[in-house]
Amino acid sequence: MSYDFKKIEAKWQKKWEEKKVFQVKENSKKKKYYVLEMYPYPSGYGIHMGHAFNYSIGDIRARFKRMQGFNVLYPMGYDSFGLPAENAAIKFKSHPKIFTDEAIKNFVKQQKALGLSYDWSRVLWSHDSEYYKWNQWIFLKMFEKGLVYRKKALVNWCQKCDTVLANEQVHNGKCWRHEDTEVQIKNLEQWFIKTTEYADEILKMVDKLEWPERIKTMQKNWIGRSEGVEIDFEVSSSAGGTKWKVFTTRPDTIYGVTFMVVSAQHPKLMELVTEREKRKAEDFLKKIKSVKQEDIDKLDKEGVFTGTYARHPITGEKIPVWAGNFVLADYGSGMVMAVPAHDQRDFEFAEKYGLGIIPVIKPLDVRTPLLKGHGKAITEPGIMLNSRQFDGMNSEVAKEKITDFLVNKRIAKRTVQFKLKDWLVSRQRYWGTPIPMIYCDKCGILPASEKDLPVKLPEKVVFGKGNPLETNKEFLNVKCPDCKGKAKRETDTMDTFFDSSWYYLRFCDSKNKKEIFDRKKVKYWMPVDSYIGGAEHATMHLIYARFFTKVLRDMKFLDFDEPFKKLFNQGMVHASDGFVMSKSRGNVVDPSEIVKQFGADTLRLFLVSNGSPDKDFNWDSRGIEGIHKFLNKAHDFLQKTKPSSSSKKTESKLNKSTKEITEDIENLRYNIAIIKIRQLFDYISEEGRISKKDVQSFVKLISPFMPHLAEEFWEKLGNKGFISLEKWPEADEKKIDESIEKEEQAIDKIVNDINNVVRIIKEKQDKEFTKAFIYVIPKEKNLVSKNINSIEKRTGLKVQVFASNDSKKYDPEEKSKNAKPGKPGIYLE
RNA sequence: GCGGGAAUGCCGGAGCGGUCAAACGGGCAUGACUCAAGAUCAUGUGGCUUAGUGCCUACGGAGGUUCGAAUCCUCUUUCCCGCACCA
Repeated sequence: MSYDFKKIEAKWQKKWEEKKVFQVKENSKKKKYYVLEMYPYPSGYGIHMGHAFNYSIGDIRARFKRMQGFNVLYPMGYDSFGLPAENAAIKFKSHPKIFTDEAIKNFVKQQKALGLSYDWSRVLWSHDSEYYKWNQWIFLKMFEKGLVYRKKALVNWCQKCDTVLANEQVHNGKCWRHEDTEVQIKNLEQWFIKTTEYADEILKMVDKLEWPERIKTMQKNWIGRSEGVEIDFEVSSSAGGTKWKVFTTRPDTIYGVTFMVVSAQHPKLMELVTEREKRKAEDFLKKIKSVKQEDIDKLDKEGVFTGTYARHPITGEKIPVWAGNFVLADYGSGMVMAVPAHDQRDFEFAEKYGLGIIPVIKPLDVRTPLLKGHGKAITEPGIMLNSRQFDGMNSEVAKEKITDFLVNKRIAKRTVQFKLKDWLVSRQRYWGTPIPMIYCDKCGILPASEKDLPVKLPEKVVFGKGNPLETNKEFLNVKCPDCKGKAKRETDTMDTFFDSSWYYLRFCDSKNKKEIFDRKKVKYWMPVDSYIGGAEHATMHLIYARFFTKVLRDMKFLDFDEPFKKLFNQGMVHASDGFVMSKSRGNVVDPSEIVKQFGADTLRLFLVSNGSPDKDFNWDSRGIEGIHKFLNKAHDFLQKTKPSSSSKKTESKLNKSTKEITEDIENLRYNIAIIKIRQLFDYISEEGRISKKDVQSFVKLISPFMPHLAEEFWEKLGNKGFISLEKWPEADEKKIDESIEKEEQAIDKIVNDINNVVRIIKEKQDKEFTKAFIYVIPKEKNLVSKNINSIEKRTGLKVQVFASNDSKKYDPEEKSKNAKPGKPGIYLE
């Protein structure tokens, strides 16, 4: 029989809500603590197990910190703009707003049923014009600062999303939301945000963050800083001579340049192609474009001669310019200087097309052949050759010398390149924040004026081909803010990552209608002390949010550098078959169903007791039953227990456990904390006798994990108020008595020994015993005698204890001779 | 290819220099209770051996450091996850 969790959980959820138990204010003497989970996209399917896991981890932390005396901000909101709602609306001929509002309602209901201790008064959703108004406001501020710009560029386009994508949203050449859809490269005019302006700082500060190492590494790789030199190459093209700034990290190999390669996707490629080579070049481009992205990776280096030549900046030699499929158009200038002797890619290309190879570095290891028959480029440092005045130098030294030489001749400059690109934020979709810009034929592109914010997303639009916003003329046509003439609004909306880049700030003051937030409130709450979410946001949300923080700081709205002090990535919850839970596999376990079946306390406890919360685990229906049994036992015991007094041993154990459990929870080792709670419970329920103070401490220890049951016990114990607001028990180190543990271990050993002998004799000789005689060294007699009852209970034998030197002892087989310190002699009959 | 992480008993999962044949849970086995099943409780659960002992084999594999290693180092295998021609 289960305890009545339905009644208990509903009761306390109602009380928490009615008494506004978890609402917080800034005017508190307590120290603040900000716990945050990455706000969810409110999917129409409701919360899934991963959400439940995420929120359980966060709620336990919030409750723990609250009881430890912190003023805890623990809010919830919804990342409610985005494509799925729009697509669903189109499919069902409805409206995204209807879908989204429904989904949020459902989410809130399910989250409340989990007993999460959010301050619901601060709830926000990004499709609220009171929220996205500030998106627009930030956009305008960034525009003012020159951090927002519009340009024509090669951009990623997903056919299924029917919009452009940010660089971060392209994975392996495919759309992050459509694994089967190749991203197309288009040359379009789009809105960008200058994230690169902060690339250096974002990179440098990574090391200071208390984040998982792998996330930090991912960010570093994503930003991808590399130091090098930009060298001017004169290129004669059909349009005349032009200069190309070519980036290299290996200026030491400059004398080894035998050709140049421009990206096959470069917009200016055709300008370089001469009339004679045009046909070949066009054939080549056609071929390249017909190859799928995934095959390009496996493809050989391929290229075609453009017909033009560059001049070597030092020797003045003619260097052929090729177009190649292995050069990125949007890194550096899209053209590289090729040094086949010392770069593997260039080497392969040169071999294929019979281009010259000039070695300019002799490897230090004399066994390495210079080039012939080596079959690959030599990339390690060595001694310079074929490099005029630099010959004989160590190549690492020559790198500097050659750079100086080029810089002095004013044909090169030291630069830093980043892999990180400016953030493409415009989207050709409806369900997002309208970009507050206006196009006037006379005045050009202008920002909407701040007082006109929010530029509201009109509800009346026609979904179909193209951007739905273009179908609402009232929205589309505006007066130019400058000349008051006819103008048109921007119909692109913002990438939803814009919304999630600053929502954690709004939580500090989510109802503010006058400004984005009260700076004092933000100063009080921020930064987030504990940010909990999945690892999938390593290079998207987590970079954008850090960027926003730095931008707002430089605009003097914030006075800190980093938004998230600590980051915790929870593991993934897989189905019991080990696969990801998915509708198509039919292995989904719905958290709300589990709550109905076993209660929220059971689900929460189960989710965090499986293993370390940062590790993946498989759903296990037997496991949840086991946890449920434990809760039943705890419930039964605490129902009938009548507080009396605690033994020294109980006090020692309780305080020791309190100390350890506190540390374990602090360090997010919830699984270990739960094991210790269970051991403590086993002890207490066996011992039976416990003081009111101690049983209360125990209930407090379990309360972050199973808050409903804990409240119920708290009330049963005659307390008014909420355990959720009680003070976390502090371990009294003076009461921890290690000798009690030792004594216990000694008795355990004796009991084990006796049981072992009984078992062996029973097997071998089929003899049964009723009595046990224990012979201890005189010093230990007291200790063992004290525990006779326990030994009798656990062995089922009548026990007598003698000192080994006792002359009157009963010892027919002289087993007392076996008595040693810690190992008494035993005789059974 | 580069980078990050992991490999422990029948299973999940702790431990991260000695107190380790390894916490805790699950499973399984035996016993108690029951007409019976379930639930519950007790005990056991690497091998051999023994009146409670001792020995051997074990923490992916191979070496090494150490008086001593699941724990530290090197190499290696397998798996997971990121990035992927970044010049």
